[in-house]
Amino acid sequence: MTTTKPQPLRRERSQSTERALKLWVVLARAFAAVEARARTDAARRGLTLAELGVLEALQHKGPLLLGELQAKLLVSSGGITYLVDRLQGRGLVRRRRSPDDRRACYVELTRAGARLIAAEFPGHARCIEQTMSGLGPREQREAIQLLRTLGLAAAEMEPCTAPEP
Amino acid sequence: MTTTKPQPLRRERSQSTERALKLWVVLARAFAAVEARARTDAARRGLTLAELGVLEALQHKGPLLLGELQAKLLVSSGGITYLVDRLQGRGLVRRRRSPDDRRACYVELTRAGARLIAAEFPGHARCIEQTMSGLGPREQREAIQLLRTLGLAAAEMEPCTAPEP
DNA sequence: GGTACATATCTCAGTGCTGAGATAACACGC
DNA sequence: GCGTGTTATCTCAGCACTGAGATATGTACC
Repeated sequence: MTTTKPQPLRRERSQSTERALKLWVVLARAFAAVEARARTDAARRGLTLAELGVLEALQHKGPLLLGELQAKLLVSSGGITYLVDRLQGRGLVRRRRSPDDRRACYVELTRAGARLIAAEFPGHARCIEQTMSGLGPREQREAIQLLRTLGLAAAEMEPCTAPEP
Repeated sequence: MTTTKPQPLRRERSQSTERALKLWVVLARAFAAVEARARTDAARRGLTLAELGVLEALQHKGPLLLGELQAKLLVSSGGITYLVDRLQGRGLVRRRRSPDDRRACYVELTRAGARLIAAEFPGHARCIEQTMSGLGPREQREAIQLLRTLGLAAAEMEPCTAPEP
């Protein structure tokens, strides 16, 4: 049995609020630390993280609609246009109008893009692996499960209740 | 020199690499989902997340050096100057030159700033609490522990080893 | 005291992105 | 066909920063 002391009455924030705020802080810090290392590694390969994400998605899935890429990378509609424009400008991807829907547009790797991502992604993946090595395999699996649950729940919530009109 | 090693040549990525990449993806997605809700809530209160962070830090800790704020909020030196400039422009904080070190500069809440953060933070904290409610108390404690370990380990690592010439 | 380096903040050009709106194309019922 | 609404992409002004360098001040060692 755990010795539960009588709760102090003058708590400014409830225990559960403190816990949630703490989780938010460590989530943000962990993300920032991992992201910084990943970004540095991507930059050494001449890419931003988002660009690397586009190329990896196309390598892994084949041609994708702009909208599919957008959902996968969590950027805005303007953002995905901008990203693909830049990669296209460097000759790494090309657009191809969909034959079924003339609004839609597939993006696919050029030969140069395929060569680049094949050459660079394995090294980047090793960087990520090293970055995550602070947790053991079992802990990593636990973290994946917890973060997936948290992320899905948060993504499906309504925005926080607005102050009543 | 191209001798085929007795390695399973067709294994594209090791299990541990896959696990690390998966963790990176769910970390990024969880962060994005939580951050989006927090940002929306902060915006409804007329603040960015970084601004809210500055005010909360000053409320919690009292006057802080610009450099201390910078470390706490994980922004660049230019970023903290920009942030404090904007809050100062709105009359929510003020600068006060340190008496001991004429390079250094304390930032403190004005009365208006103190009033604003006291009025807005509790509601924001409730938003965070709701956002995290996809995990139960026990899961939240586990997540905090795992993310703290991961974040500290990643923050202390050297950048990923550059390709040797 | 002087020289060298370290530290705290500021400046500013540049960047990657957002988000609101525009445009064009599709889909459905009439 | 015609309206009404939805969807996919693009445009663009604007924003919240970054990061390299500048400036000013502090510290250490001769």
